[in-house]
Amino acid sequence: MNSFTEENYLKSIYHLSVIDGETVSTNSIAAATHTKAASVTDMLKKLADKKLIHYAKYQGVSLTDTGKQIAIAIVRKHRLWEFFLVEKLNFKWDEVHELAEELEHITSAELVDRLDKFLDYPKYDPHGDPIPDNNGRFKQAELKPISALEVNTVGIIMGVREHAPAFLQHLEKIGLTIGNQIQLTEIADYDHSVTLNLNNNKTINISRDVAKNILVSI
Amino acid sequence: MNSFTEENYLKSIYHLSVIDGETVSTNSIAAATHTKAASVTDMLKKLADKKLIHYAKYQGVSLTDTGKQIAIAIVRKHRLWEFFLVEKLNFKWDEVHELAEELEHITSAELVDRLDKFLDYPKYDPHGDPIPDNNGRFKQAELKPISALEVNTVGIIMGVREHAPAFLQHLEKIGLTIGNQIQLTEIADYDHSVTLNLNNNKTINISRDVAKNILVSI
DNA sequence: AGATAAATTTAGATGAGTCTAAAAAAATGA
DNA sequence: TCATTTTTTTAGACTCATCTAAATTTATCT
Ligand SMILES: [Mn+2]
Ligand SMILES: [Mn+2]
Ligand SMILES: [Mn+2]
Ligand SMILES: [Mn+2]
Repeated sequence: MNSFTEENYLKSIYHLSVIDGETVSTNSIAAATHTKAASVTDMLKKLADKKLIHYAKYQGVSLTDTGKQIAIAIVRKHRLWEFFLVEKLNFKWDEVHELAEELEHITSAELVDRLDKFLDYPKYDPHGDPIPDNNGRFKQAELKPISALEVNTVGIIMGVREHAPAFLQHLEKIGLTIGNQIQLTEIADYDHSVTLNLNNNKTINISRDVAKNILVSI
Repeated sequence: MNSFTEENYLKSIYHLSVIDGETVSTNSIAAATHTKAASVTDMLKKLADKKLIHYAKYQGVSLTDTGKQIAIAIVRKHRLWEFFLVEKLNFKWDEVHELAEELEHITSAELVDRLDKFLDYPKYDPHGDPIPDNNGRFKQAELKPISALEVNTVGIIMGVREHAPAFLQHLEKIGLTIGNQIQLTEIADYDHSVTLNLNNNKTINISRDVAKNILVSI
């Protein structure tokens, strides 16, 4: 079995490898796990001994098949628990991430599969992220950040790139939650801020920074 | 905050104090936590520093009000999660204890209270143990082990004293589960084994050891 | 009471995970 | 290219929870 700590490293390496490509750096792992590079190096040796990562000094790391499988199982648990918390316990989407950080380490695979069934096999978590099935399979819908859209494009909000509670609360407040349709009507030359028409005929303006972190299907 | 380990010590001290009386011994804690007496002594010093237990060398320990409150909160979580696992995820009563040992350490009080509400404020867990409310209050029903009944007494099974899966599976198999009515018809002089009439008119014989661990209301 | 046994604590060691400071390797760029 | 900066690893130390072995205290029994 792997400790919480080992699981968190594997999960971080997995998430980083999705963003940064196959191999990830010691420093990026340190940032993601809120530790120091020296601590990461120690852990990388251990994970390499366990054959959960490919690691050669100074060359960065990547997950082995086993490592990746474990990481995805943790992501599955994280997202299923988030779904449970929102759908069954009525938490808001900005309240569940920290709780899921704990719940994702509950070990029983049987529990996860039964939870999955109880929830009726949800495909996406409250933030629009795909929930892997019990074989670790999932498909990431093809989404674009609002910042990449051209003027007049219509899209439906399907996910977010940033999960910080403050960001999610902000989106809630301005009405940009998952499932909502938006039309991009203007991109300001000056600061690249973006004007959107909402379904309810309201018009809002959001900064490029916010626009980068909202994902839509078109 | 307290570590998992500290929480488990507090919980063990609480359970032991219910059985053995107010103050409990180093050795009994060692047995309950599957550690050695020397390790227990180390932890007792730490818990005493945190004012969670009353501790004087060689004199045994008891929980402070704070310590007891924390212990009961953990028991509340344990039993609510067990109820959830059985009622919502369809686990059997012999499968949930180990899972609850992990889930009881999830920290959020908000989560527990919402879970309680979601489950419609259950009063007893799948083994008949009372579930403390969010103020730590609960009442233990007045129950007797079958081994303490006189011949011809009728009782309803309300709980068990032993939680080992093998024991619970055995009870399931012979039809002695919670809610069932029994009538004690005979106590054997030789080995104190006990004959019971069940609701379905079947007659079964159980050993004194089994009888001691089944609790009934009369 | 005094001897022996049992329970408990202390002493010293270990492994996991972390840190800071220093050394080594790799990347950058004039 | 080679000096400087950045990244990564090593060295050594610390905390937490655990252990074994030895010392100490308390309990028991004749
Ligand atoms: Mn999350
Ligand atoms: Mn999520
Ligand atoms: Mn239990
Ligand atoms: Mn129980």
